Amino acid sequence: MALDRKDAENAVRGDEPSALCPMPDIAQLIGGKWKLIVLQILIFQGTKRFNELRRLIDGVTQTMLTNQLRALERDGLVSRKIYAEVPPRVEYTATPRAIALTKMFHAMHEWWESEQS
Amino acid sequence: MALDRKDAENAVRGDEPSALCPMPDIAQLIGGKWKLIVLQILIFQGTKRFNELRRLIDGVTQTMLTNQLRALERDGLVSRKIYAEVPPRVEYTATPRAIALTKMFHAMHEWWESEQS
DNA sequence: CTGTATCCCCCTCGATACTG
DNA sequence: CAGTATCGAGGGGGATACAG
Repeated sequence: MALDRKDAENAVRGDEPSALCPMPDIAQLIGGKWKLIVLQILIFQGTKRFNELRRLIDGVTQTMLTNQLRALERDGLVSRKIYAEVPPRVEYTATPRAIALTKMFHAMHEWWESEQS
Repeated sequence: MALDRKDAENAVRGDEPSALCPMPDIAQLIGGKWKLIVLQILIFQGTKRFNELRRLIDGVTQTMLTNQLRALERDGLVSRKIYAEVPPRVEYTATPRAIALTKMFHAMHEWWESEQS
């Protein structure tokens, strides 16, 4: 969480065969406390409004949900669409970049399920 | 990181089709700053000694490496074998439970690679 | 070589109040 | 409804010294 780019690239030395990627960089993208939950919802349940997300995610505060959504937006994982209405409406959607994480979520899910046995 | 079991189970309400698992629980297991890096190495490069890991992981301190290894051991993701020698030798190995994470690492890796284009 | 024991900083996260 | 601003606590993580 506190490593910069350079550290990240050196974090695992060598060019071994498979699955070696800079974890600190990945943590930067999806390592926040609520990011994976938000992505999970937007990927598998589709577009949601701000308060919908707030209700779906137990325990999250307005501040943190905003923070995490802003970070995800900056990193191109979530897109934000504002409707000029009264009352205001803002919708959040998983970008293709985020949807590409689907396999990872499934792998994670399978792992988790297999553990519960 | 600070959510207990109950929070985790309620974090995502509903029983939607796929890939919904309690992220806080997972974060508890593999969410430490160095855990994914350690697991990556032990899974894909096999058993390592303490100082081998220390050298392979750039920037990690003795204290933190010990902490993360202890946590991984408690959670059954890493096994620790001590050889009664002088000088002492301790080897760390990924358990089957950790090896089951291989698919997730690959998915993560593929995602990362596809992003670099 | 492989750890433990302290001390402490910083950064994340949470609570609260206020706004368009 | 969907935010922003501010303040503060807590704990994960780092540095250092010491030990078996």
